[in-house]
Amino acid sequence: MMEQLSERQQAILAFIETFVRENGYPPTYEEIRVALGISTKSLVNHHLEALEAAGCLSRVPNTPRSIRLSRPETFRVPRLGHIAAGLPISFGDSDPDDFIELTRDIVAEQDGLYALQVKGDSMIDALVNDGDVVIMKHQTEARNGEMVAVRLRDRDETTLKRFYRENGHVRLQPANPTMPPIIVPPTAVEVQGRVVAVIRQVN
Amino acid sequence: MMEQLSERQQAILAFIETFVRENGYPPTYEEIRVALGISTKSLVNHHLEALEAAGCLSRVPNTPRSIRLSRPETFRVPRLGHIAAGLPISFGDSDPDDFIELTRDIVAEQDGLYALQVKGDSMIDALVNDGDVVIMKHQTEARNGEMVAVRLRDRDETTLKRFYRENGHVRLQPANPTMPPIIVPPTAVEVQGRVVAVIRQVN
DNA sequence: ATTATACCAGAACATACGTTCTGTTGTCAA
DNA sequence: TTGACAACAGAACGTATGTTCTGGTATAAT
Repeated sequence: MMEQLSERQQAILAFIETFVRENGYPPTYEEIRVALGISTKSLVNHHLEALEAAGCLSRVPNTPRSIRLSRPETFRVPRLGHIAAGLPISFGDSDPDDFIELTRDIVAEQDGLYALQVKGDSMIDALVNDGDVVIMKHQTEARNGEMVAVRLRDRDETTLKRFYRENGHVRLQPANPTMPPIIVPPTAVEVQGRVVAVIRQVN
Repeated sequence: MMEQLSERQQAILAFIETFVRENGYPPTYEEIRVALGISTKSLVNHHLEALEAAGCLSRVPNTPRSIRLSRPETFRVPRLGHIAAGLPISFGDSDPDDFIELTRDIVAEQDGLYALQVKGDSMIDALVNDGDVVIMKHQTEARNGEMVAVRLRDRDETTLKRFYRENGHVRLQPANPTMPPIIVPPTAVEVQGRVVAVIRQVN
């Protein structure tokens, strides 16, 4: 079932990927055959069976050009709300139909992601400005060095910082290397999620 | 030729768009027919003809599922080099096969774009950090308020700033509102391109 | 009334394309 | 050798699907 892909099969996979990108629709078996110099369609079908069994693609029986790559070129993450200074992350005003479409060139993983709109200038020390979109992955724990959204309990304030747990306290390091870190006890911080990417549309 | 689209035709266009996104391949005429409650395929063909004439999509004759929307979901911009402090933009080390794939959710326009990798911390006042990717549009003139890459001739240095031409001089305003502007004579600056978006991949 | 145009309906046709069947070749292990 | 197995070759088949043809209906302009 989960066998290694042969060279031919990887070549087929690569061809399908570029074909879809260039044409907007998947190739036929014949087109795959010609492109790879395979002698006959039945052999193409044979390889596609293997690729389908390996979970690399899916097909619809008796349906022309129905090859679908399992790893899609783009995916959508929901805009769940906004993040601003002095406030916890707000999920209230989220429109369930409001998505932002991304490619793997922007973020590698694609599960458990959501987007937040930044309001105000309060994230300047994270090099994040008013209007920027932050792509987040939900998690409540942070590993050292991760860029996370943390809530500081005593100030009731949410910020984006790099997280370091070191001998008894937590150091929150601004992304801007010219700014000093914040040192707090572990009980004072609450991790809300990890920052995966920041997108700024100018003008 | 360039007529207004009827409601039916807009609905067909919208259906094709979501169908492609959900299935990875375009619909057949029959699938369009069923989805929109149209009585017959020939009518679908009729509408597709109109949409094709209007430039909204293209088809390949006698080819199943070959509808292609003219406005693609994703497009690629070349990585042309990098940008660093104290240096003009370097295009030298560009690999012609190195692209970054974007969606319209990231940048609206898609012509004349290129991407630059930022090296070093010198763009901090533009809220741009080491490793960030800047999406640029090539232009040598700037309108007021635009975020541009400018070369300061006397310092032989390239930076990202908002551009304002005001009574005899040029004001270059950092994106970071806590930083002061630079005031220089118009002859001292050379516009290299406009910043369209900034993308930061964290970790 | 006539013409034009957009939209609708149904059916027949030609073919692009996935599927399946039979057989060949090469390699590697027992 | 034998057997198993993966990759290859060619052809025939069924059908999904784009195409085309003939005709009908509504509205608006002439």
